[in-house]
Amino acid sequence: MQQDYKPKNIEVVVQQYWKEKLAFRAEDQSEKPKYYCLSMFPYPPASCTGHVRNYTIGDVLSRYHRMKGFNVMQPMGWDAFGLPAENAALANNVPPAAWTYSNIDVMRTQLQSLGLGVDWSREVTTCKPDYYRWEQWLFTRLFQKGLIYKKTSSVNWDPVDHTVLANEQVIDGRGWRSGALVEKRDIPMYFMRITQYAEELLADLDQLEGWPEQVKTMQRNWIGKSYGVRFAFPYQLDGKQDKLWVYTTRADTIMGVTFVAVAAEHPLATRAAQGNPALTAFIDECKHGGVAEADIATMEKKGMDTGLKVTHPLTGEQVPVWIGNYVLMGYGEGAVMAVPAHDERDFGFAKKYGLPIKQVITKGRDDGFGDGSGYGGGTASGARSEDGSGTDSGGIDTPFTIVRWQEWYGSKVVGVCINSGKYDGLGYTSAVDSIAADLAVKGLGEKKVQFRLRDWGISRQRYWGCPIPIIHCAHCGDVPVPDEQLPVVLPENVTITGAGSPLAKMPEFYETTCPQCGGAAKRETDTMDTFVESSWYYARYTSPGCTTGMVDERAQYWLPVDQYVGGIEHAILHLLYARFFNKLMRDEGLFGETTFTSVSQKKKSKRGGQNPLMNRLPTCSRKVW
RNA sequence: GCCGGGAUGGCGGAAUUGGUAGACGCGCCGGACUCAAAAUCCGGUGCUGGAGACAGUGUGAGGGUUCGAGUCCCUCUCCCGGCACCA
Repeated sequence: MQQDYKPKNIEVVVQQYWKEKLAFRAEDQSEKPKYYCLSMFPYPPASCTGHVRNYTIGDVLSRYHRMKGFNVMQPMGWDAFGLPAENAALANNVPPAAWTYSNIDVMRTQLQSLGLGVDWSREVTTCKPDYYRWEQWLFTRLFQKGLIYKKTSSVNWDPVDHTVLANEQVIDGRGWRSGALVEKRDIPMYFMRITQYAEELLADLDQLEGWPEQVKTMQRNWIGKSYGVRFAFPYQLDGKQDKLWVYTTRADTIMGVTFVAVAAEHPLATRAAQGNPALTAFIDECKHGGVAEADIATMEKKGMDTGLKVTHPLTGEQVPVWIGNYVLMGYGEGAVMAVPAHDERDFGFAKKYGLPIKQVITKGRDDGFGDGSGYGGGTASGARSEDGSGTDSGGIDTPFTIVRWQEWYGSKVVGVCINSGKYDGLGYTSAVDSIAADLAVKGLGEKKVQFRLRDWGISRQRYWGCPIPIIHCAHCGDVPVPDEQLPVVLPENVTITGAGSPLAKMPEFYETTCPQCGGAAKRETDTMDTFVESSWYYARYTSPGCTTGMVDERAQYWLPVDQYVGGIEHAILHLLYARFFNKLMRDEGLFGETTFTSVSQKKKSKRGGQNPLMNRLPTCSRKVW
C-alpha cells in the first residue's frame, strides 16, 4: 500500500471508470425514487476555487442519496452570457464568444478533475442557440399575451462613451471608463409583468417549507405588499381641472400634509419649469447621477418649490408642490404627500427648507411635542432646534423634543389623531377607514393594495446576450419573430468597442422584413437580461436534447428540484425570477402546478423537508462568482 | 438610507426550550517512539494571577429582564449579502 495519496495516479483511473460505466447517468424512468440535486450553475469566467466548496456540498448530498437508493440527477451547465465577456473583449481584443467557450473548456476540465458525480450528458450552455431559442420562443408567447410590454425607463447614460452603463459600472456617479458624470436617460425597454403574479409569488412562500426563513422574509419584504390609500390633490392649471395622485400607507396622517413632493420628471414639474430657469436647472441637476436605488437613497435630499399649489382633498387648503430629488417617477405615482411631523424623511426635508411641521398624531402628554397645556401642540412650525431638545422659534412657543418624538412618530399602533378635526381621537385603523371613506365620497381616493415589487425590465443595450425576438415595422409596429424564424441567432464574430452595441452597427443583423406585411423592417438589437437564462435552466436540465420546446414530459418527472445549493446573494432576484418563470411555464402548459410547490411527496427528515421546489439552501454565503 | 444575516479561544467552529461556555477539529506546548526528523501515540491548552489547590474574569460595546443570559428585550459599533443593468 502506498503511503502517500497520489491523486494523479488514482483519481484519473477512477474517473475514467466512472465515465465508461456512465456511473452518474440519471435515468429518466426508474423504479427508484428520484432526487434532483441542483447546484447553481457557474458563470464560466470565474475562477474555479470558489466553486469547490459549493459543488462539494451538492456532491456529498448526491452521493449520499445515490447510496440510499435514489435515482439521482446532479447536472451541470454554464451561465454563459453576461457583461464580463464584453469587458474581457475590450481588454484582450478577443470576441466574447471565443473567450467564453475557452473559459468553459477550462472550467469543465477543472470541475471534472474534482470527480463530482455529475451527469454531463445534461450539460446546458446558455449562450448557444439550442438553449436561448426557447427563451425567445417564450418571449414571443408572453408578448402576445401582454405579459411582456414596452415602456420607457431610466438607465445610466455615459455622455462620453455614448453608452448605457450597468450600475456596477457607475463609480461615484461617474462612468468607469470615461470618468464622465453619469446621467439618467429614459429609453424604451421591454418589461415582464411579474407584478401580475405578485400575489401568487407572495402566497407561495408559505408553502416553501424547506426554504430558510431568512430567504422567505427577504422575498416577502421585496414583494412588499402594502395596504394604503391612493388619493388625489385636485388643482387648476392653464384653465383645466386636474388631479395629482399619491399613495400612502399613512392616510391617518393626511391632515398633517404640509406639502407634496413630485419627481423631477413628473408632468407638474415639467410644466412648472416652463419659463423658470432656476427650476429647469434644478430638474437638470436631478438627472445627474445613476439610477441605483442605494445611491439615490443615500444622496443628499434636495428640493425646490415649483410655485404651484394643489388643493388638500379634505381641508381644501392650498398645499405647495415641491420637486424632490428623492422622489422617483418610476415608483408608484411619481409623487408623495409629505407629513413632516410623522415621517423622518419629510421631517428632514421640511427642516432643511423651513416648511411647516404639523403634528396630527399623539401618543399622549409625553409625546415630545408638548406645549405645556395639554397635549396636542398645534403647529410645531419651527422644529429647527439643532440639538433636538430646544424650543423652536417659529412663532408659537412649542417645545419639540425629537428624542421623545422619534420613539413613536412612525408607529401605527401608538397614538391617536389630533389637530385633525372630525378624526381626532381615532386610532390608525379607524382613522384610515374614516378618511378613505370621506375621500371616496368626494371621488378623490380609495383604499388600495400596492406592491413594492416592480415589473422586470429585461432589455439590455448589450451585445453578449440573448437577442430579443422582435421586429420593428413602420406599419405593423412591434411584431414578434414567428416560430419558424427562431432562433434569432447572435452573431459571434464581432468587435467590441465599448460604445454602444455592435448589433446596432450590423445591417446584416438588423435589416429584415416584417413577418406580417413583408415590408422592410428593423430587428430589435437589444438583448435580454442574463437573469432570464438563469430563470429556467433548472427546468432545461430535465430535458437534454429536447428540440420540440423548452422542456418535454421529462420535466414532470424530475421537477421539483429536491435540493438546491446556492449562495445567499441570490436570495431575492434570481430565486424570485425562477419562481416567476415556473409560473409562466406552467401557464404555457409545459408542466403542472406542482413543479415548484409540490406537497405530494412525503416528508423525510426534518433536514430534507421534501415539499418545496428547491427545498433547502445550504447557504454558502461567500459571493464566489 | 432601506431589507436580511453575523460577531464565541491563536484559527475553523459547538452549545435542544434561558441551566457547567468553548464539543469536535486545526494549531501550539510537553512527553513517548527515533541516532535524528517526519509520521504516529499519550497528555495539556480561553484569558489573568498562582508552584499548586484554586481564585478572578470571559461569548462585539453599553444597558435591561431573570435565581440564572452566548441564548430574551432595548440602544450602539463593526462586518457580510441584497437594493431591481455584476452574476
